[in-house]
Amino acid sequence: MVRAESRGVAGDEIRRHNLGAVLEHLHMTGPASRSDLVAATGLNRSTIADLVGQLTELGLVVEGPAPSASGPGRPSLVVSASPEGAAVLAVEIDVDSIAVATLGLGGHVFNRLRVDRPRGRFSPEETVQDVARLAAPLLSSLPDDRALVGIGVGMAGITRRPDGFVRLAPNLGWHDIPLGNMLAKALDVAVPVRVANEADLGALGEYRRSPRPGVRHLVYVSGEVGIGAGVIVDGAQLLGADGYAGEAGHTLINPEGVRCRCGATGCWETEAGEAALVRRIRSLKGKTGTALVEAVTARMAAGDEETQTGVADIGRWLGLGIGNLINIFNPDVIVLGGLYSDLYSYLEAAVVGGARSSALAAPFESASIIRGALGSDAPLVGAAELALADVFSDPARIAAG
Amino acid sequence: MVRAESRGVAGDEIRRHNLGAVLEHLHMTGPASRSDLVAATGLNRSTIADLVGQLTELGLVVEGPAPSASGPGRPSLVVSASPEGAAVLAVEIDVDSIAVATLGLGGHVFNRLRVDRPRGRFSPEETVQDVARLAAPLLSSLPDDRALVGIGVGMAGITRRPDGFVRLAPNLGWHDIPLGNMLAKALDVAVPVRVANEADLGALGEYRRSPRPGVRHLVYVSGEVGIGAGVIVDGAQLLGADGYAGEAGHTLINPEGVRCRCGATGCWETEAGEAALVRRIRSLKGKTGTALVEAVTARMAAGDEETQTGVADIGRWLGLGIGNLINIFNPDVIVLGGLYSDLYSYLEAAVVGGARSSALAAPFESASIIRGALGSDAPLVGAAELALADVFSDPARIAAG
DNA sequence: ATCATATGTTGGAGAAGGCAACAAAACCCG
DNA sequence: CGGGTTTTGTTGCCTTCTCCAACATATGAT
Repeated sequence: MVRAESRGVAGDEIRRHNLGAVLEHLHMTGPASRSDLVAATGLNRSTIADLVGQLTELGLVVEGPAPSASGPGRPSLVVSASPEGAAVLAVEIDVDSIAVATLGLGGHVFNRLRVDRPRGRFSPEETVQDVARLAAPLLSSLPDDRALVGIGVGMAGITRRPDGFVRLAPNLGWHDIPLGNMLAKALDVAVPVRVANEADLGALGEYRRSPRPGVRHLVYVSGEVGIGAGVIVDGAQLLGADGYAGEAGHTLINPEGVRCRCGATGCWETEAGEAALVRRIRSLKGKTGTALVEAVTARMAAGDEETQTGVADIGRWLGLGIGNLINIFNPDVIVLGGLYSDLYSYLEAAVVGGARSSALAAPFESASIIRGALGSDAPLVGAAELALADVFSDPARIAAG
Repeated sequence: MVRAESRGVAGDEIRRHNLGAVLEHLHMTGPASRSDLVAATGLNRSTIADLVGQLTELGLVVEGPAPSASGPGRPSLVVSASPEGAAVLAVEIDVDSIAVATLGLGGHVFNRLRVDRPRGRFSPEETVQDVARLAAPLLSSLPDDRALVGIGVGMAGITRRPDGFVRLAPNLGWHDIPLGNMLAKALDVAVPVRVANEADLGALGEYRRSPRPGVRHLVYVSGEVGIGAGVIVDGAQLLGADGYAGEAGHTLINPEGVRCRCGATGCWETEAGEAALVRRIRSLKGKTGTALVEAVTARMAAGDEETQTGVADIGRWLGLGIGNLINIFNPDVIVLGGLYSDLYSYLEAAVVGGARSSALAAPFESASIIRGALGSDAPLVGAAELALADVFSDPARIAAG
């Protein structure tokens, strides 16, 4: 309600919108018959026929006969998003790994590659070269060169979306890097390069590519080096005035806590982040990332007591912070990703308990706390969605361009 | 970006939207020439003429000659929202007062009435009767009976918007009250009654009826009995899955803190709310609301030391929590209302200091922390906006109905 | 095989905004 | 004081998009 857009809308925008709505529906919920589309959009049969016709001409969808007839009446043609119609390159630049993937409409994954890197300081130039080397074979093996419509990049840091500028990536030691431009140059492509925060993309991925009917409000909480949060409010990403929204990892939760690398004291991530886990379980000292997860899993399986109490402790703090997010956002679902996804089975009880104790009853009951369905791929999938967004906002322009 | 609406849009919706956009623009930013409207909406001159013509016929706007010519060229007619075209009744049910007002398009206040009530337990029935008694003369003195298009009600509590149902109003001892229906019956009117949370309406009022160009993200923090927050994200209210969003007063900020009436320990409002102030300054014991504000003001003026440190302490906690909200929402502006508005001059330094210490530098710099421009009227103004929203979503239907 | 049912197809109608040409109302300047 | 310039209101026509109704088509049921 209460729109503050005073922008007017003309006739051609409505066509763009409807074209995009049909394509997006197919992309998000999978193949659908024309009748389904009529029901989902509320548009007329003739209009759907026209829209689907145009999308077919653009090569973005394909029509086929219904797989199996179900009831009386003429069977409706089934429309599917065509992965070859629009493909994107998704890139994830992480503290200890780099991943690239090519994906098409409908979520089809053409190819994927992830390489680990030691957790160190890589320069932006090195990193861009690495990405280019990894991505080159994936791009050249795309079914059709014309198909590439955009590049999405996720990274742990503060980014400016419009021009793909990295303001600050503390774990890589980067600041003020024109990453978008650098990547476009290194990859030698003319498509737009979108750069966004990793947790935001994790939220986007989990929201748009996991079938959770009725969910419109989602909070994604990811444990990496720190804690990142991405928020979907009524189906749209929460970005804030400058795209810095979602820095829940640096909210104060314990004034008696330890000093955070951000300079403050008692931030959520100092109590529930990776460092807190290592701090509490002395035998984990020095371990990070995958090695940390493996070590914890092994010690939990062995019934190590210090690990059990440490994990429960982290879980409780994590849950307390999640309760805060539940009070603030009243989401349908809280999705745990990254470290918390890997250790979910050990954390679950403590997290739910912590959330229950800090959240109010009403919003707590509306929110389910779950492990991410995409696992560690969520940010990569989200990066693809980010790049595909242009297609849905104007299918005709992209496919023609 | 990334819309998840798969709804189609037909031709008549675009007219509704444009009609509403023009009217809303006039309502929010005041009278504008036709040329201004062309620039603001991006629509064609002929279209604006047509739209303004229809709005004039509906009685929602009036056209007049330009007040004074400014440059060369034919002067453009000035269009203004007509307060008599659509009026609403705004109601605020507070812990220690009840307010009613009639307002028209453009924000014009026809009449206003506020009566204090002792802070006690009033039954819903009594309260509805009181509201009806207060509102009756205001309604009957409206310029035209047809003009009343809706009723907006704000109250401290958890409400369900669609049907004006009050789930829980702890400070009044209410739960599960069909307030919307009761008011409609008592007032004997056929217009819709919208009920919403007071802090949400404060945010709405401050956002929509204060000229702050460029602001699209606003957080309203109001100190009443507890702390309520209302959030505007990209121009729209943050409601969450069930309308419970914004319960920032019950986020955990100090695990070593005192027990909150919500059952948890260390909630923000236990550290920075009215009760915390009284707890810290013993001489204030028993005082609440206006009396409390007056007492604090008097003691501050007298240079009372306990009061000074107490107020600074509250201000710091308030600021720490505001820093959290800045990290989470990256808003353009944080607006303080209620108690915090009244005591703003004493709180400001501590609040800004606290916020700076808990917020990250980047979002902190984007956010200005200010006192509400509407003072204690913000929720009432917001209630009017809530009731008026129907007009903007379909001007023709309302004015015709 | 025929009927009922649901869907695709086609042509025309209606609504909305854009466009271009013209008329009108101001200012500017000699 | 009058013509030129500039900006805006007005009017009629055009394009685009969706909707509607009638008809054709493809399946299941009897």
